[in-house]
Amino acid sequence: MPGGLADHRISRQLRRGAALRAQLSFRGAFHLHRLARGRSDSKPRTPPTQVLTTGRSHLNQTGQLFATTTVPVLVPLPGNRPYSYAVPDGMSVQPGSIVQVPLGPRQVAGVVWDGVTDDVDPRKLRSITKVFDCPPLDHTMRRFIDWVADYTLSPPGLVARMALRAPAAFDPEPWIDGIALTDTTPSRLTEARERVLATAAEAPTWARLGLAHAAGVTPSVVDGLIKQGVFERVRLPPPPAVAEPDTSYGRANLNEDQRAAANALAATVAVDGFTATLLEGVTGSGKTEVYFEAVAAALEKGRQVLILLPEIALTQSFIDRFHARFGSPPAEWHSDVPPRQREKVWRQIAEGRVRIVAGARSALFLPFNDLGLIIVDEEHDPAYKQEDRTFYHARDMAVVRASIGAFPIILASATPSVETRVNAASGRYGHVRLTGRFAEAAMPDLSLIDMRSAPPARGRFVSPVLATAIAETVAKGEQALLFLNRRGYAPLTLCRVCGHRFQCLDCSTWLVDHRLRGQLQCHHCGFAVPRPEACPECGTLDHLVACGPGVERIAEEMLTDFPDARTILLSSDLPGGARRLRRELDAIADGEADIVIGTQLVAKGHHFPMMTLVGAIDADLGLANGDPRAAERTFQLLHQVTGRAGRSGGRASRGMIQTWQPEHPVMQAIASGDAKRFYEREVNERERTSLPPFGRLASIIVSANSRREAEEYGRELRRAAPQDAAIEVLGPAEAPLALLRGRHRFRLLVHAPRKAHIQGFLRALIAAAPRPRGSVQMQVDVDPQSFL
DNA sequence: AGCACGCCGACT
DNA sequence: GTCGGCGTGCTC
Repeated sequence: MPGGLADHRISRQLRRGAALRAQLSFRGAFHLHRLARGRSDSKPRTPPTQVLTTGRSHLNQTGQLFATTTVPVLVPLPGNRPYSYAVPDGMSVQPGSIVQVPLGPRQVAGVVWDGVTDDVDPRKLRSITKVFDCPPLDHTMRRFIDWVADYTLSPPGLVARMALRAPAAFDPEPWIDGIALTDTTPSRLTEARERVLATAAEAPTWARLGLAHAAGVTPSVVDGLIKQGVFERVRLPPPPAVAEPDTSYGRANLNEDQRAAANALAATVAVDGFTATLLEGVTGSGKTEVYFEAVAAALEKGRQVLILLPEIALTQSFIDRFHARFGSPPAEWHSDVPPRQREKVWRQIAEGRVRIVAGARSALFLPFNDLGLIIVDEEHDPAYKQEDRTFYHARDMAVVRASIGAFPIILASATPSVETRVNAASGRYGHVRLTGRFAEAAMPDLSLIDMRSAPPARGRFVSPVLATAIAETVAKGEQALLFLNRRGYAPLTLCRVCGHRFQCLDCSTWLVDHRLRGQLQCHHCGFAVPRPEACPECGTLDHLVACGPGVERIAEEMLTDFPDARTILLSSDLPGGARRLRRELDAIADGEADIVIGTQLVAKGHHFPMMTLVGAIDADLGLANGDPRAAERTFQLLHQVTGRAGRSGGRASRGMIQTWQPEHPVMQAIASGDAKRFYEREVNERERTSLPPFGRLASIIVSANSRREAEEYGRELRRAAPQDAAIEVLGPAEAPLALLRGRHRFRLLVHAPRKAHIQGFLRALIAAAPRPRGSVQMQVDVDPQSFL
């Protein structure tokens, strides 16, 4: 490990960075050459010169005339334009420089932006406090931030803030003390000293303790040699956050199909320039190993690579597979990475030292300086949509980042989104298919259980047909997985005497019974009360009744029916957090459970070799709402969860789906395995109704402290909507979150047919009905993923 | 009087 | 997004 510390490439890069910064020192020179960083041959050209600043003359308070240099700086504020700041004497900045600026009473981090500064009241003008010794955000990153801000109708400063989410990383990491061999030979060669010298010869520099450890001696042996001058003390760059991936480490053993697919993907990497490719292949067809070959190709070109994964999929199993292929794990970026490590990773990505990142959607805003490939795994996954603060879809923005950066992107999925499928079919995206002949042989036999003809007993939720299959599976010593996409014990509690329904005080939704925690919880806002014994309405004791199933209730049913089976319940809200979940998943894979009951987290890529039965309870659950993507989502989820069965060598496996509407196209598609027909239908339907990807949707979320205020502004927005025959504004529609955290809210839906420029319409609408004073707030979601 | 809380506007 | 100023209303 310490051998990598003196990596020549790194020190060269660091030196070059320092030299560039030195050259950029300017004052009074308002034109400068922008210096291409990294691979100038393959990146889009930046204009050779650009106006960075303008000199302005101002009268200061004492009436003196003085010249000052001002630069635009993006600050974390919801304004539409950068603020202007003065560059103090002796300070040099360039577009992209990360700076500290005073903002009101505090100091904040901002980014020097492109263009010229606005005219600003000179009395307001304040000076940049300092320039961080940190690589500036490059031209493509700045264009990307501007693009995202423009598309999502978000203030650019708030988009930039997403790229600056590691404040302590703006200052360089401290260098560490190390030692290096000199020409001096030790006075006396002991056995311990010989070992130290032999070990030390393997690398140019070492950490003192690292060498002692590697040589298997106490630090005092090393100290003795330092004293004699055999080692000299040197300063070493901070150790890398992760080891360099070794592209030749674990070359995959690919079959013919996989090799062809891998070559096709690697070919997109070989060509400089933007391409988007859909990699489609069923579970078990080896998608990951195939796109790893494209990753290897990009790494071999010396570029950085980003692999985006839906949050939950950032599992140990992915990291393990990466490690097996590249000899070391990737740098991870998600909410569970501890702050220190986050800063280190952020910094080293900006410096180009970290070349491979696996991360959740927020990783898209990392400051790569030479990004050459993005993979979006499970590209259909709804977790890519950020639904708070700045609303954005990481899959779509990833395509934009690749396009701006002129490099390839690969979207991988067994069940692609309709959007991506249409893009692939129209030729906008490449389409690489893994036929998965081998995987298909191991696919489970899928069948529907018609709940009308095989209903469960009263108060039960597992059909006798499924129960029998569970019994058979457990008897064979194999595992059964029951999937239900609903946390808790029951979605509704009511009083048998007066009919009172337990509702959230803040939202207009039912409280979900969580028996393991002894609470009734609101799944929208997090509100919770202890489970009451008496009805709050009529006061009657012990007459509350749970309606409908949740995973806890299914677990209870299994414990009653199969008391000898080892039953495990998996749900994201169970105590112990992600670490415990990981442990439980490992235990299941090791065969330490007979029956597993879980929410959708069990649908995500885990290997359960003994899982030969998967049952979906209440498979229709997601179809009921009026969401345009409900069918697609349900199909994807059911496909994924039934894919958990059938990975085992030779064993027959089954997938059984409990449904009240077996004739529904989703159920038919799942049961027949005919995804193609389902998608065709779905595409036609979207086209017919002008829904995405053929038309556009946007939603405007209005909230206020009082219902009256919220409604008034909502109506005002609707009234002020520019006349555009093509675009319709629906609503105000009450969402189930009508009242969230004490605020009344609802949304206007904007529906535009093909090719309509929805952003322009929204901007005009917002301009025509400015937000009133008071508590009224408004947020725009340009790609809402649901109507709810 | 003293302060907790909520609302509201400014922030270059 | 975050902060301070200011008004309201409650408590020691």
